Order: sequence, then C-alpha cells, then structure tokens
Amino acid sequence: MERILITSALPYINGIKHLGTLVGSMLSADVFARFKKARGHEVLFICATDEHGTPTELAAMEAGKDVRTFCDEQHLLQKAACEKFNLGWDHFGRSSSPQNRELTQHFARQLWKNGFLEVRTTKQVYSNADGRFLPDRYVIGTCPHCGYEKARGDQCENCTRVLDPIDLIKSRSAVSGSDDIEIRDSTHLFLKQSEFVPKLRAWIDSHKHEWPQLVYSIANKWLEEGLQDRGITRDVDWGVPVPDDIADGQLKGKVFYVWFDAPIEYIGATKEWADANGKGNVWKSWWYDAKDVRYYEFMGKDNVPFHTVGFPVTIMGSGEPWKLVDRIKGFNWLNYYGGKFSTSEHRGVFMDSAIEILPADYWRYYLMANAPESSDSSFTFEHFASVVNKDLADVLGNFASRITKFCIARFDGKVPGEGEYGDEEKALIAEMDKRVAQYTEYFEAIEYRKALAELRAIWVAGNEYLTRAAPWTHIKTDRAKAAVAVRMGLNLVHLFAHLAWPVMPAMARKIHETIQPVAGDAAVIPWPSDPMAKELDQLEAGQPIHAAEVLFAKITDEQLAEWTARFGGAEPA
RNA sequence: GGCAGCGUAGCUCAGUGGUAGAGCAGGGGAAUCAUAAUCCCUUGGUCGGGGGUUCAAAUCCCUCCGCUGCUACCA
Repeated sequence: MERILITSALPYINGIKHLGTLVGSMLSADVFARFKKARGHEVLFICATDEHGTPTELAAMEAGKDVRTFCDEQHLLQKAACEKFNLGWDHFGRSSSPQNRELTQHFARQLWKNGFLEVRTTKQVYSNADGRFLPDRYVIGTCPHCGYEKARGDQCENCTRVLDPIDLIKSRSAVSGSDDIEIRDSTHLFLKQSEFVPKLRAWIDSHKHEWPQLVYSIANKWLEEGLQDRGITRDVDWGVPVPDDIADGQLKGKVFYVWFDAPIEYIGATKEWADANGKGNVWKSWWYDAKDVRYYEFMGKDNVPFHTVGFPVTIMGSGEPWKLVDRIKGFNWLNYYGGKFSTSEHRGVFMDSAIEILPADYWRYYLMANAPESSDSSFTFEHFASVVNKDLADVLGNFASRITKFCIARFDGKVPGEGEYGDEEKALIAEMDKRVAQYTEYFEAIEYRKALAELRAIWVAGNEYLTRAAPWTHIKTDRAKAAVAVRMGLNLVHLFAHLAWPVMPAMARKIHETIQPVAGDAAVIPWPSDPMAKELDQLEAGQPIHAAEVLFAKITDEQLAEWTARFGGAEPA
C-alpha cells in the first residue's frame, strides 16, 4: 500500500469554472484519486480556491462587495458546483485561510533567512483616480508599434508585441479609464530563482520520462531562456501580509504575490483538513520529510511554470525537507467550438449550467475520454451528444438493460445457477484478463484517453460475447446453456460497475445496484483485484437482480438544438 | 520578433525508422434479448507543402505554410 498525495491546481475565485478548467485539473485529479482509492491505497486529495490577487479585488469591487465577503460567497458557490460533479477531495480549502497565511509567512522567513530574497526597487504604475497601483495589464493605451488603441500594458493583443506600460501612448487605467496615472517607485521582495538553476535542472531532468512531454518542455524552456529572479510581493491590500521581521519592515503594508502563496496552500489546505478533523499534526506527515509519500499534481499548461519552477524554488530555498512533486500531469486547452472558453465573455459551458442540463457522469465520461492530453481539443455539443449516445446509452447502458431484462423475463429475475462455463466463456475471461490489465496500466500511466478507449472496448467485448452466446436462442432448446450466458452477462455488469467507478461514481453505483447492493459503507467501489475467472464468476445462484431501466438517456436532436442555441455553439470565435 | 506545442480518413484522435490505424459518421449484411439498442463485413488518407538522410521516413534533418499558447506585474 502506498501513501498517495494528490493536488489539483487551485481554481481561481473569480467565478464558476468552465469545462476546460474542470477537465484539466479538478476532474482529472478526482478520477485519479478515486482510482488509487479503489486499488486500496491511502489517498489524500487536496484542493482549494485561489483567492488572492488583483482580479479578485476588482471583481469584488464590481460586485459592490468587500473582498472577504465576495470570496466567502464565491468559495461556497464553487464548492457546491464541485460537489455536484462528485469531486471527492478530502478537503476543499481556501488560500486566504489562517493556516496558509502562517505557512506562507513561514516559507518567506526561511527564504529570507537563507538569503534567497532580495529587496529591490521597481517602477510601478499608480492610478490616482483608483487610489491603487495597477498591474501592467490593467493599464491600457495606444500601441506604439501598431497604433491599436486598446493595447494592454503587458502586451498588445493586436500585434502581439510585448510591451511595458511606459511605452503606451495615452495610457490610462483599465479600471476607471482615468488618465491620471503616474509611475512611482515601489519596493519589493525578489525570489532569487536564478541561483537555483543547476538544482532545478537536475530535478527536472530526473523527471523527464515521468512527466508528459508538454510539462517537461515548458519547464525546460524556462531554464533554457535564463531563469530570472521574480518579484513575490505586490502593492495590493488583499493577500498574505509580508511580516515585519523580514527586511526590517521595509515592506510594511505589502502582500505576497498570489503565485507565491497559492501553491503553498496545497500544504495550507492539508493543515486545514487536519484542523477540521481533529488530526493534529498528521498533516505534516504528508508534507514534511514524507519519504513514503508519492505526490501527484494535476494542472492545465498555464500552471506548469509555477509548479516546475516557482514552487520548487520556494521549497528548495526553505532548506527544510518539504515534499517536492513526483509526477505532474499537465493538460492542454479544451476549446469551445474551436475558440476559447471565456469567463469574461461567458463563452462556453460552465459547471453550474452543465449540471443543470445533464447528470455529472455524462460530463465526467465525455471529458475524460476526450481529455486534451496531447494537444488542444475542442468541445462541441454535437460530439458530446454522439459520445454520450453511442458509448454510454447504446454500448454500456443497453448492455445492462438487455441482460437484466432477459434474466427477469426468463429466469425469474434471479442469477441462474445451471450449467458450467465453456469455451466461449473461457475465451471471454482470457480477453478480459488482458483488457482489464491494459486498462489498469493506462490508469497508472495517467493516460486518460487510452484508458477510456480500453474501458469502452471492455463494454464492447461484453456485447460481442452476448451475441455469440445468444441466450435468447438457446433458451428455446437448452436452458442450461442460456443460463450460463445470463450468469456471465450479469457478472459482466457487476464488473463494469467496478471498472467505471473512478470515472462515473454515481452511475457505477446505480449499475452495481441493479445486480446487488454495494458492500460495506460503500464510499469506494473497489478495483477488481482477482483474476477474471474469479471476478466473472462471483455472483451467487438464486440472488435476485433488478431491471436496469434507462441508465443513460439519449440526447435528442431537440435538446441538441436547444443547448447550442442557449450556449451559443456553432460559430467558432 | 523569440520560444514551445500541434497539423494523420468527413469528424475526434492513436501511431517516433520496417506493408498507414481506432472510434464515430457513410455503405452492405446478420440477429430480434435490449434504450431501433447489438454483432459481422466494408468504403474512405499522395500522414500541411517542398527538399534531404536512409535499403526503408507519418516518424530523423532542413525549409516554408497554417493554428494555438507562452514571452516572467492576469492567474
């Protein structure tokens, strides 16, 4: 048994997440956590809302609320949406928690003590009208290169050139539109990332074959381009305050940059979990000197630099034996009809509306079977409907339906005990041994598309078997032969429930219950651990079963038309 | 501009040196237990363009084109 620590990239607090964020971090982490739990490992699965930073302050202002209240509300909304998707983490914390404040300050003190922080003065844009410093991208003006009038201070969207806010012509605040802005000196703490290049290089290279190519390439790129020191404080109000004992109080009133404290919240949320469950110092056994723990991180590609460079530097620089990640699973983007999902323009499908139109497991299966693993991929309702209808309704749902109903019609709704498994059954068992082993391997490798293609092939093998065994034909002449096929069919349904649980926990339970109640307290439906000869011959003769009514309803053309109209599909951005 | 990823059948994607693959869609057939659901067979691609290395290239090299992202103060 292993101890498995799993974290999902923290969803930002500024609104309900869309399907792309869901598949790339929270859902993929949940599916893996369930898989490991199903295999009997000790798993701790941690997530939290990432609450600090300028966008939060501005969103709260726009909502007419103070930041704390805004975050309180948004946290609960996101938590509720995630629970509806059956994201089964052990704790869903908040980066604004006291635990994270304490840990963030601890890491900063360690870095300061070890000489890896440096005070530097930088030029910052200050808006008099807004009474605040503005990050570069919140300054807009005319691009000096192409004349585009809405260029942002960090980059011109029109000509894609990288800019400095000082370069802009007629620069103004993106918040208020006021041109009453000026450049002020501001003092900040810089993390000396450049000193960690050899250590990072060795660490990253040691994981070259364990991380997806995407992750390694991004990490490598940052080192190749020459790692710069990075400012880890900001001139805003909402964040973890820099303690006075760092740099003799020169940074009074400033807070840590959101990307400094956000990954530390993985540890913070673990402490929140321990505190909330009376587990005292147990949280530390997962993170500090935790040589027996294997740590997995799940994230979209935008988060990769922070997890392969920033956070590791924080940990290495602390001089303390905090756990570094073992495996990173990174994802590309899920697009919406070829364009971007956009929170600000509300383009695409978001978690709250997705769950309104269909149960979580429809989405969970589709998203994992089509996860953007090797390249960006595109969500369309047409594709979604075809996958749901074919894979879930026709191949899986109908299989459970046809065999349970036949059993009820011809065998009194009880597992028939007559006959012995013959050549047909032995061939199926041999095939299933292979396929289940392959499915398990893909899961261990965190290759979701391949894993789910194998899962589907397993369902298809069930249908193929049933066609060959044809109990509806044998029932007329050889009742025992028909009984064998029905018994095997019911065992298959039972097996399918176990195999599907990490991906579709609610439907797996429902499928399982058509055959028999889930054993134990049923928090987990375990992974099949025995050879298929045993797994597929475990139902007791005479045991009653129930009809699998429509498990997965098909998506109709009318629904498809309604949803594309409602969510604005069809025309790519 | 620089860097990274991607470009394979109508669609979604596997495939990193050895005769081009899967699922869906399309065509034909079988079966009639089932949500008209299943099963079998099958049509379909000069692997983005061009050049090179090699006995052999989707795969390695060069070059061009296209899409996406990053470019360090959005997260």
